[in-house]
Amino acid sequence: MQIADKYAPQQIEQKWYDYWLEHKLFHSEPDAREPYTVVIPPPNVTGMLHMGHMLNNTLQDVLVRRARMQGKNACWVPGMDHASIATEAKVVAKLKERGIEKSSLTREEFLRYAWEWKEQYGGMILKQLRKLGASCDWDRTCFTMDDIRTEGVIKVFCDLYRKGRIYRGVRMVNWDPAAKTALSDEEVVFKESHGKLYYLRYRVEGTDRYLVVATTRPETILGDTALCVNPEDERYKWLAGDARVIVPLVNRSIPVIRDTYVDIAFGTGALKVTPAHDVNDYMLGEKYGLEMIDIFNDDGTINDKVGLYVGMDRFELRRVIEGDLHRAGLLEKAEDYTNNVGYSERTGVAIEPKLSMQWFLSMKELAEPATRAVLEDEIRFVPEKYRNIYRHWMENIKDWCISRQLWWGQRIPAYYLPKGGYVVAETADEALRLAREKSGDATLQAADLRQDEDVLDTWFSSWLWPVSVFDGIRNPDNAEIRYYYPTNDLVTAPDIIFFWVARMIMAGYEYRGEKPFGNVYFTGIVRDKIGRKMSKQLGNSPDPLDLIAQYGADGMRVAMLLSSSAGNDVMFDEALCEQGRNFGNKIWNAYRLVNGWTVDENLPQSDNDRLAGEWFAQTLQRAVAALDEDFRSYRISEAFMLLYKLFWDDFSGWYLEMIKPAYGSPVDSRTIAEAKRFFDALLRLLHPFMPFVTEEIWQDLEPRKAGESIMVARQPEAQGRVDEAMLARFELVKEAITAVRNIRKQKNLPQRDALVLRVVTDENYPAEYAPVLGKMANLSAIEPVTEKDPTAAAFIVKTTQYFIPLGDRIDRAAEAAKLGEELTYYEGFLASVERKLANERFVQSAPEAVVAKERAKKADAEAKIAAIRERLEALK
RNA sequence: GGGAGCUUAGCUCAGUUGGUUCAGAGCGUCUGCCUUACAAGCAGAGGGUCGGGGGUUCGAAUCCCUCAGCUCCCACCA
Repeated sequence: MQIADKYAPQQIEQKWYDYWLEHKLFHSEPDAREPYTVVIPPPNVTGMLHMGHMLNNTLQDVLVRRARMQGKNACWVPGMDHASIATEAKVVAKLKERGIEKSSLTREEFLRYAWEWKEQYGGMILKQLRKLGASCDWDRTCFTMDDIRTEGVIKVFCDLYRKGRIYRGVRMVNWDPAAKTALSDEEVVFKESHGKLYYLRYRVEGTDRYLVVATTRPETILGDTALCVNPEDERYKWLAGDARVIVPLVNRSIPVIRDTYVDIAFGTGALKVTPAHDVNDYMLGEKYGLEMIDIFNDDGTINDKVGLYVGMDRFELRRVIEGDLHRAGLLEKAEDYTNNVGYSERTGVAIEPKLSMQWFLSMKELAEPATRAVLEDEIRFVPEKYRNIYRHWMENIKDWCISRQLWWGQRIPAYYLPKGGYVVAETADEALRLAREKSGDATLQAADLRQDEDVLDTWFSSWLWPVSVFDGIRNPDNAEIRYYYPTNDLVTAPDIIFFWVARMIMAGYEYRGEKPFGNVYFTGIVRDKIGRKMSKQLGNSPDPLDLIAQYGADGMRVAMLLSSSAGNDVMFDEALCEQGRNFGNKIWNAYRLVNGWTVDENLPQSDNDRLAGEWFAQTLQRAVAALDEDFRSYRISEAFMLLYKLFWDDFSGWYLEMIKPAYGSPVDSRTIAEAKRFFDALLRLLHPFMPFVTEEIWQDLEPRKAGESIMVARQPEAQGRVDEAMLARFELVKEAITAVRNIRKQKNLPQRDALVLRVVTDENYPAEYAPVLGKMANLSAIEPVTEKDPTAAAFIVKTTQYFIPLGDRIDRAAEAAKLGEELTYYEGFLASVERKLANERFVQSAPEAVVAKERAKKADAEAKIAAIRERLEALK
């Protein structure tokens, strides 16, 4: 194979993805190796790929590919979430387009359409993930509503019911009038909204006096069943103990109750009580045995309980009733008011607190081991700040409303008996058996039982994900769950910490007696470059597939990796993709360079090339060690940056430039072999981040057998001690080279003209690297001297003085001025060091090593000052 | 109303247990270069009194207090 001249990611990426699939390199089966498991946060089956997925899945793929290359049996399980509300809404909308109303369909008919739709359009997102290079084991693709997962969910429901954790009851729940279902507390988002505070007049029965009540929701007067004032409120002392008032417009007589719950300072100090439509009012209602009048239909319109405004929408009614109240002289005033209103996370409509019969899961006991796991670092959160958030939620956990009034989802396995009561069973047969037992009626038939109409919250299936993807609920002892569980890392966004992460931890302990994952890496949110959230409305959300088409998947991945430390939001800028693509191009061209050299087998290795190799070998070692450390602490962004600089600066900028033969000249076999070894190591290090370009080049680097892949090559490992002294010594050469280049630039000396360099050699002159210095600075000669040359351009590295004779082209005054500045700086520095060393308290209390360091600094500064002085002297 | 976190170069961010050769990186900016691997590049350079103030310490970007600004989480104030 011959590599192309131009780096064109579009031309290589699909090829290698197909190759990996063809050779089943993503597939995992339990074996003797150590497992490394990741379960994907299952995207909604209706979802389309967005930038958040890019970030999330890039990070997962980096972790998975690296683990695989460390010899672990890496298994990344993909899947989809059935996303009950979102999907049902989508299917309903699609049917509507075809002129079909959901209400005209039976449950079975609707579900048939829904599955049809799911098969046809669902899971686009997983196909799109392949473009990113995600190394998921696609053979294991799961769906939260497939047979295995559904059976598991039902089994868990029954189990929790039997344990007494699941109960059914009438409670105040968050009602979504658009989706016409109850929601859990987590699915409600509070937003500040601007409305009005209405002051309503309630006439006190048998008098002409009025009580004025402030409310934001005048339409709920239809459901008022009491008025409440604080017993301490002086303003209402005149009211008789059994006073009653007349609800405006409705003309219902309701009692005035007294409770300290009412805040005297708010509004008028009088509160209208609508027990069926407000959480607090509900509590008052229960306490005082008030009537509860539910005034709304499921869709938020007014029902016929009161006989007024029947069929009108709640917001429409608010407008209408304001006018009616005004006309009736019952609206004292209305003022602008800002308060928090809960909205449905899914449909975006205002939540209606509503009393209804629902199923709940009691959480207290489940939360206990799960809380401990995180606090005791059995499960590690990255970044750590989420531990607090998690703890706070867990310690104040409320029961989970798990029933939804939808069809798309797992139907609640409760069966109602004809004469009341119900049984919970995994199957209809079992339900019948239990029902007969319970009722004592052996003639009961399956058809006599009516299964609960509701389905379970989607999260009631996703919370089992790390267990259920390995069939660990149905078959808790199977070989796969025993091998792959617990999983290792979970990469997810922090906004589902309660929805999902916390609940998975609870389910993990409940059903495996063990944590579901060891580490949770929380990503940030992908924003645009000026910090706005990406949204369809703003149109600031690029299509990831377009970006991949333009910059390549590798470029896209790099964009996600740059400047995205854990928990920090990513300020996405297309320029980052460009930077990623450019880096791919850099790697590509570096390879073309090395690959283009002709080799002379008889040529011995030069000192220069040997030294270059020794230096880079150490540089590489140091990088590998640092990389390991970065991964240990999940600093993935920094890990990548480290490699970026290693490849671009150290390898391409220094090493390749050092060993690069003169144009047309061959390279010796030893050097080329070394260079290719380095290249190979670099590719392996980079592969988890940029899988495609690394595979393309790696395949070309050496002859490969069919099925061979860098994907399963070993990740370079840190070994032995890094020769820091040598690396430090080499820095002196680099500084000298840079200094020469600087002088060239200042004096306008072209790079191609060789220069003579004179050195007053001392212990800081890296004589052993003279060949490197000569080549990189393009020197015709390096001459050791003892005389300072006042007419030469000069520079000092540490304490070593270097000269470049230029005739008399230097500006002595300017040189002297610059040196004078330097001198002042070092003298000041020396003074501060000396002051410190003269301070007895410092010498006594600082650690020995710190004091020694200060002494070394003093010596260095003194030497440097001496060198500068000498140079200044010479200039005169 | 509670709680958590943040504020370091023009931008995005690193700075581990306090030790001035730690004030850093990438990008951007400026100045030279089309030097046959790469202009998607090369070589150089400039840029911050680490949000303000106070304190502890021999020593503070790092610890404490305080003020200001921003972000997030939680919460039933009509």
